[in-house]
Amino acid sequence: MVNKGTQNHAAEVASMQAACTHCALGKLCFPHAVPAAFRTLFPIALEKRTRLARGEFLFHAGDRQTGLYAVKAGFLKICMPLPDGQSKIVGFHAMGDVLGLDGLGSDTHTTDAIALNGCEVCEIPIDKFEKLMENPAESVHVRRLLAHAFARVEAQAAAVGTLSAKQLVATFLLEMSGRWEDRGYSKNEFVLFMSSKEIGNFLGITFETVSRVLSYFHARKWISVNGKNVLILDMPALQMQLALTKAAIRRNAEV
Amino acid sequence: MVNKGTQNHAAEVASMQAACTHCALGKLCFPHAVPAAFRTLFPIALEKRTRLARGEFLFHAGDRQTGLYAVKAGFLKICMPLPDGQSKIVGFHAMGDVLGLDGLGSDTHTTDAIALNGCEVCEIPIDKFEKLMENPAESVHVRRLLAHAFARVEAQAAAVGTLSAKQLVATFLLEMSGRWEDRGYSKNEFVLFMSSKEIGNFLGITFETVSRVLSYFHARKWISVNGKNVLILDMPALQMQLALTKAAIRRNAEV
DNA sequence: GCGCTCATTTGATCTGGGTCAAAACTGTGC
DNA sequence: GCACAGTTTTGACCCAGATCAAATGAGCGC
Repeated sequence: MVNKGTQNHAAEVASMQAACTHCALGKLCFPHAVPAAFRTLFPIALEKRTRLARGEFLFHAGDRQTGLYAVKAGFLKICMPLPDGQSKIVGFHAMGDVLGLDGLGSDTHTTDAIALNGCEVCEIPIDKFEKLMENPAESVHVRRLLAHAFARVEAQAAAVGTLSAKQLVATFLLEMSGRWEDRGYSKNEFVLFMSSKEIGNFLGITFETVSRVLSYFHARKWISVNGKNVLILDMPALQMQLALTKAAIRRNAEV
Repeated sequence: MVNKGTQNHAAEVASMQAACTHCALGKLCFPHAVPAAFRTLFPIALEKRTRLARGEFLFHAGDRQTGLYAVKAGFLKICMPLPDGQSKIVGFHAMGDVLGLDGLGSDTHTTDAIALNGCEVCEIPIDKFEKLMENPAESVHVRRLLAHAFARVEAQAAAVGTLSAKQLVATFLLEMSGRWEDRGYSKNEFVLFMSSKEIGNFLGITFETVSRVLSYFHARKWISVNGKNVLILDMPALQMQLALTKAAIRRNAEV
């Protein structure tokens, strides 16, 4: 049984490897945690592609997990439902990111994943994924991927509730800049693919405050905003904003 | 080589299983994610015990990861260093919790773990852990553990920066209550093993505000506070506090 | 182009919770 | 017991950012 499965799997990988080699994603697939080796997952993923229109759900919180997803093109937001029926955005994802890890704990998604624009997503069916995980080398990579996601969210949790509005927006811009850079684009000029409301929701501030802070940065010529296009003119100035922690925490930190 | 390793491992497990069977932790070990099966890790862990005094570090952010840890007794806080040299508490841990998962992504801890009182911790050396992970059944459990930790922190991140001070403190009390209940103690009467400063730091508010909110709850007879001893008198009233999300997010949610 | 809807900007005001200060309480060592 | 250091509570005041409102602009169907 294992033999048969493994052989089939090997054949699949072999037959699809080529497709991924030519994929525009190239080495961008899962770039953060696992540069190359993890890409063996990808041929499996290619087997099932999904296209989503703006506003469509890739999965809902509470859905049984049917797979893991890799973003091929477009942008998605991840939303956590709150007790009162509203929801909070806990992350944005773009090309090369892996989605659906939250479901691995309980086989059920704890968040919604919603397309911000037309996007294309590769799915790794969960049974294929689990079979792949029988290979220790692969499972190490997924473990790393999870641990990275964990560390990233932990850092995000530390930032929100610690930083002032200016610092939050500056952090956000720098984070976006870094992501574009990772993907081989300019770190100084990029498009914010989400609305001010969504940024505010994500950062825990109102969209008016987001707008005000952007205007403030603009007035100082640290950035230039034109619609959703952002041009970073003075990266160091933005980084400087992060130097001082909100006093509330500073005072509590003397523990 | 693998055979020898596996045999040794099997022998170790067998010889130490008894010790864990009689351990006071019993089925509390890793209770949330993986009730029983994960406990095979524990015999390994028993091999190395560490005792920490109040204020001692179990590990520092930046340390190379040498193992995973299970809390046997006592309480620890997990702190994330911030750019300005201060640090933010991102979690509290007690008996039965697993620590050090943050290091699995990059082999380096991203947080400090500091004892809040005298505590005892079992260590699973990383090489033993990795050997154990060659067993797919075990690696599934660790994957679940990680995914749970991820989902928990994601939920925490959503709460901070979304809720008002009263809601944050109410959430915190309910969370603590739930934890004690999980461990077989009363959910209505427990000891807060951390200071107000630490609670404030964790929730992103000042310790004065923590104190004021506790007084507010006390005045309404929802809780009774006596030093660090908390008695919950009206659980539903506290839960009611969570019904309405902070307006800032409510307004941004209409996306 | 025009009209519509929705997003963004900017201004004016309000308030939760941060800040500063002082008093009361707690624990610990001697 | 008393002295001392740390923690918690309470009060008075202030400010960053929320709220409310109104104007402007951008995108899109027709």
